[in-house]
Order: sequence, then C-alpha cells, then structure tokens
Amino acid sequence: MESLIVKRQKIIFTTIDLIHEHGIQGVSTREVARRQGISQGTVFQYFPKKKDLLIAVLDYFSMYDTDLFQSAELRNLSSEEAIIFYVDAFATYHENYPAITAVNQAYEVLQNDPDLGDQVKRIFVNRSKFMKKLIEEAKMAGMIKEETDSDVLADILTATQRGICLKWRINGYEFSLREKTLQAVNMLLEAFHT
Amino acid sequence: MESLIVKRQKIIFTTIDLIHEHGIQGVSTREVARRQGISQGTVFQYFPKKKDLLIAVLDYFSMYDTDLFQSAELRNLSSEEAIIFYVDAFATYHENYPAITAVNQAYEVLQNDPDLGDQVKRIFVNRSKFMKKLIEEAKMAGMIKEETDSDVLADILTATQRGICLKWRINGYEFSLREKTLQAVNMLLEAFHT
Amino acid sequence: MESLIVKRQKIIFTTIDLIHEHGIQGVSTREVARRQGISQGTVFQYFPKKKDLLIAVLDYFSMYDTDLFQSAELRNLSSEEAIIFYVDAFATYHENYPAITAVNQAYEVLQNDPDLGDQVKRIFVNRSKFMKKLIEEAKMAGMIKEETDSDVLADILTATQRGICLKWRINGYEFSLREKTLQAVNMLLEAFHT
Amino acid sequence: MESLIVKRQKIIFTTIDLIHEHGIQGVSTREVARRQGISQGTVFQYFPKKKDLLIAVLDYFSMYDTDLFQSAELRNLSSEEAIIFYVDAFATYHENYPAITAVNQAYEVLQNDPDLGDQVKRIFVNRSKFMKKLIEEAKMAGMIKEETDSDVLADILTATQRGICLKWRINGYEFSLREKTLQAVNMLLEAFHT
DNA sequence: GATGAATGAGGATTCATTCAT
DNA sequence: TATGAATGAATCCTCATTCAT
Repeated sequence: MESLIVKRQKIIFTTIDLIHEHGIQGVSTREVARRQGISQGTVFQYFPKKKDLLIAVLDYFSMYDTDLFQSAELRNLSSEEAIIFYVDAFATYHENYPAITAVNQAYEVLQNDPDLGDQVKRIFVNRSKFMKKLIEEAKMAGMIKEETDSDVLADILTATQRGICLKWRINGYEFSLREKTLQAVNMLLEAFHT
Repeated sequence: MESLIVKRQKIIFTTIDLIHEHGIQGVSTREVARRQGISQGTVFQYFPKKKDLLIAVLDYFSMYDTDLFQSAELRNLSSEEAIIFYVDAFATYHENYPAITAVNQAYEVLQNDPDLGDQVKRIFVNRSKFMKKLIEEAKMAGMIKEETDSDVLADILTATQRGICLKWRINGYEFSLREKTLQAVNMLLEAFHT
Repeated sequence: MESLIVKRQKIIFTTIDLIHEHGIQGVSTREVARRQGISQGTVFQYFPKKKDLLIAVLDYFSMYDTDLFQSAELRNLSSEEAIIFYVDAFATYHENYPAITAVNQAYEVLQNDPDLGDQVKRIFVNRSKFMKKLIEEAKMAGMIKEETDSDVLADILTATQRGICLKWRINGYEFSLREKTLQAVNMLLEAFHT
Repeated sequence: MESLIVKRQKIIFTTIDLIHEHGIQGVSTREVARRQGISQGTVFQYFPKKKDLLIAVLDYFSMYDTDLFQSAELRNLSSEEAIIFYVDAFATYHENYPAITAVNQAYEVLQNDPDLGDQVKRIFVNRSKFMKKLIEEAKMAGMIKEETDSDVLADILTATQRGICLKWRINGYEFSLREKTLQAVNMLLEAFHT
C-alpha cells in the first residue's frame, strides 16, 4: 500500500507534467485523476481546491530552491564558485527535468491569483536575494568590481537564467541548457571581475 | 460613427487590458464584449475565433517591435546608441502602457497553442536577431570587446529586458521600469566595452 | 443586370445544393449568401424568413411534380404507359440532378414545422393521388387485376420510388437510379397485370 | 436508487421522444436534460458528445432489428411466414411506439455525419440483406416465382415498410400501421406467389 | 435594392466542486 | 479512504434576424 505522502507527490508530479504539456491553463483535475488512474474525488481529498494543488506544485518547486541555497552555503565555496555552483545545479536540474521549467515560466499566470501570486513573489524575491548576497560577498572578497551595483547584477543574472530557460523551451530543447547557461554566467562574471 | 478599424482596435485594447488584469486565461469573449458595451456576437464578427483575437493582440504587439527595429536603424545612430535607443524606447513604451507588459510575459501560456506558439516564437526570435545584429555591428565598430560572443550577449540583454519587466510587475510597478532597465543595460554595455 | 426572378431562383438552387451536401439542418442563410456572393441581408430581402426560403424550395420541387402530372396526362398514353412515363421522368430528373433527391428525403425534417409540414403533406398526398388515379384507370382498362386495391398499390409504387432513391443516396449514387427504378416498377406492374 | 443503465436508457428514450416531436434537428442536450429533470452536465457524463447520444439511439434502434432477425429465424417458420412475421412484428412495434418511427425516418439527417451515416447505412443494408435472404429461401421453397429478382423484391418490400410508416406519420397516425403494412405485404407476396 | 454591422437567443461542451455511499 | 454521480456556472461559438445607410 502506498503511503499517503507518496500518492500526494504523484499527483503533484502529474500536475507538473500537465503544466509542461498543456500549460497551466491546460491543467484540469479530471486529467490529473485520469493520468493517475484515480478518481477525481480522490484528487480533491488530497487537495480540497485546485488552488491547493497549484500551491503544492509551487511548494515543491521552491523546496528545490531552498535546498540549493543551503547546499551552496554548506560547501565552503568561494562566493564566485558558489554562484557558479548554484547556476550549474539549477540548470542541470532543469535540463534533467524539463517539465519543471514550465513552472518556472508560469509565473505570469499564477500571479493572477492573490495566494499563488504571493508565493510566486516569494520565490522570485528569494532567488534575487540569494543571488545578491553572493554577489555582495564576492565584492567584499574583491572578486567583483567594487563599483558594480549588486542589485542590478543580481537582476541580470537571474534574468539570464530565466531567459535562457525560456529560449530553451521555445527552441524545443535543442541545445544544452546547462552549457548555454554556464557560458552566459561565466561571461558575465568575467566581465564584472576585478 | 466609429470606423470599423477603430472598433477592432478597441476590442484588441480591451483584450490587452483583460490579459493585464486577469491573465491570458482570464480573457473571455463575454467579458470583452461586456467591457466594450457590445454583444458577444459582435466580438465574433470581428474575430471569428477567440484565437483570432489573441493573434491580433500578438500582431499589435509585434508591430511595435518592428517599428522600433526600423526606427533604430533610420536614426543613423552608432550601434551602441542604437541598443540604448531600442531598450529605452521599449521600456518607455511599456512603462506608459503597463498592460502591454502582460503580453510580454504571457509567452508561456500562448506557446501551448500551435498557431499562437509560432507567432510568439517569431517575435522572440526577431528580438534576439535584432539585438545580435546590433551587437555584431558594435563589435565591428570596436565598441564591444572582440572576444564577446554576440549570441550570448544578445541573450543576456533580451533576458534582462524581460526579467526587469517581470520584476516590475511582481513588485507592483513601484520602481521606474525605464530607469532600471537603462541602468542594467548601461552596466552591461560598459562591462563589455573595449 | 440580372432579373429579380433569376436571382431568387439562384438562391433557391444554392439552397438545394446545401441541403444536398449538408442536410436540411446544415442550411444556413450565411452560407447561402456566401455561395451566391451576396450579403446575408440580401437573402432576407428575397426571403424574409428562412422558412420562406424552404417553402420556395418545396414549391420549386412540387412544381416539377405538377408538370409531370400534366405531361403524363397530355400525352394520350395508356394508363400503364402513363405510370411508366411518370416514374421514368421522375427518376431521370433525379438522376440528372442528384441534389434534388435530398429534398425528396427531407420530408421528416421539414414536417416538424407546421407550415412546411403542410406543404410536404400536400406534395405527398398529390403524388399518391396521381398514382392512384392512374392505377384505377389501368384497372378500368383491364390492365391491372380488378381485385387489386389501388390505394395499396399506389402506396407500394410511391414507396418504391422513394425507397430506391434513398438506397441510391446511401450507396453513393453507384447504380443507375433510372434503371433500378424502372426495373422495380415494371416488375410490379407485371405482377399485378391481368 | 436507479441503476446507471436505467438512467442511460431514460436519456435515450427522452431523446427518441424529442426526435419524434421536434425532429432530429430539434434535439438539444439542454432539452434532454430539462425533460429528465437532470442537469446538462449529467447528460454529458453519460454521453460525452451529443453524437454519442445519437449513436446510442441508433444502437438501441438497430438492436430491435437484430432481435427480430434472430426471432424470425428461431421460430422455424416457412420463409413466407417468416417475412410476414418480421413485417408484422416490425409494424406492431412501431405502432405501439410511434416515437421510434421518427428514427426510422431520420436517416437522411443522420447520414450527413460520417459516423452516424455509417451506422445508418449498416442498419439499412442489414434490413435489405435479411429481406433478400428470406425471399431467396422462399424462391428455393417454390413459394415465390423463380424468375423474380430477389434484390428488387427486397427493395420493394423494405421500401413499402418505410413508405407506409412515413404515410402514417404524415397522416397523423390515423390508420392502423400494422394492418396497412400487412395488407400491402400480403398483396405483394400473393402477386409474386407461384 | 443591396449592404453589412449588430444583436440575442440558444447550443455543445468543460470544469471545479460536492456529497452520498 | 476512495469513489463517481451530479451539478451549475462559465465558455466558445452559430445563427436567424433587424435596421440604418
């Protein structure tokens, strides 16, 4: 017998797949149930409202972020290495699980609901903050030019991550997300290197 | 008596507003009609399918892009100035018409329809191409370091535009989109300056 | 300049074609107009209600019947010959104008409107009457067995006409309507011959 | 609590009633639901597409045919008796359930949809085949003149069934369908009797 | 006489959600 | 806990019809 938690997870994964294939607006509880081979009623037993399901997807999504943040910190890396590590891990994860990139790009849709919007904002802000912190550390360590505005550079870096991810999706996953992302980020770090 | 073209335009604008307020998935022909004070049937006389309406929105959207591309070229600017001009005009336009930014962010949703997806891809690709061309010109003019990969820098620049736009929306339009965008782009151009 | 009557006729013919291709329920004033290259409004100028258009179709249809009835009478044929003549002319006409068979089969649909239903009934009854008259004449002339109930035989003959017509349509017009019809009617006349 | 099958059946019967009263084109899922006192959504739970409902009606309709074919065979009747039995049972059934005659007459409308058309064709062909088989047996048993073309006679007989049925409907059910049909068929069988 | 813009009623279909079993 | 039948609101879309020009 499957644990409840496992079943819950499976529903979440199926939802992510659906977001990937049909977009957020293409997610229906009916289809989630069908794919899982369970009844629609059961889906609603795990997630009383559809919104709860989407929140769970975002939770799952942000959990990976949090893990990465901690991972990067625990590894005793230089701040520049930490940035690379984070970006690399991020891209690798997405490259291996393309469906999750759909969530990454779905901010706009999710933003239209107050609750989901808050959560999206939180994820967005946390990423920016984390990136900014790393940049500031790098500046303090003398690895990034002092005059660089860390806010702006953080924006550029996170935007680049997202942007290449979008390009990857639009292009039909035809290049290596990881390589392209690393190339861009390295180029940026070099350019702002002391 | 209003010209048909004006009426058509109004429907498109109303749709853009709806995308802005409720997201693409929140656009319904009923609501478009209601806001325009016309009947739903009339909306369908102008746009036989809802998809036609969305295509028209994208057309309108991409028209501005095309105009900007041409404008930038006709002005006899240095390539670096052209980049700034393009980015500035783009940001200014969006800042004055925040609703249109919703379209800019809606790629993901629109991508899920084959027809709309094609159009989105076209817009996306054209922007990249244009940016790349300017960068290559700048390199030839010796204004950007020769070793810079223009593809990657183009990706970074367009991603930054989009990224700041998203941040602006998420933040509730609390900073100046134009200033922030220019700041970032200037920072980038300087960093890659010879 | 086209006479009004010609234009009216053309609309009627287009309608018959549509009935043929899409069934009665597939006739829309929009499509009639489109095919004629005129505006929908114009259709309504000739036929204020859609029903009027259908009535006109039935009128046109029944006119041919009436012509045939008179033709058969004016030719000074023996009653048996008259039956053959009528059936032959009828089948030939339909074979050369397959679209018109659609009207012949559409009784059921048309019947559901009181006005159209009346007209359909009239056409139906007239055919039966005509056939019955011929049969009775044939009986009086000693060409059909006296004990034959002319009502029933009339029903059989008209039903056979209709039935073979339906078979023709269902079979995709793959046999000769005229031959098959004549074969059946001849067989019947022989069987009831004195 | 009603079984699902019963509920399904009821929806089918209601649909048949609607076809009877308003013609096929007068059947709307809305009205079916209203008459059943259920929601429109429920109708769609039983029949995901309207077409599925119409297919079910045809299935129900053809089931009776199949039953009759088998019944006629199992009874060890002479082939002539079998014809009479079949025609009688058929007419009796229709006389007691006039609404079902509407389906019988709706071929033309249904034919315009590829799927429904196929099914209609199948029903039509099966009836012809069955009738032809009986006639051929009768010929072999020496009860029908050898020189009779069984194909044509089968067409005549089935057309007569249908034709009288149509007359019955047009006349407002004012005569006995069964008597009239039997009278005609008997007349035919006698005429072609050896 | 012809046009075509506008309408409103109605039709099929989808979907989140509820609830009794 | 899981089911799945039932719902009703919402959605896209079609169509006959009207009317001002």
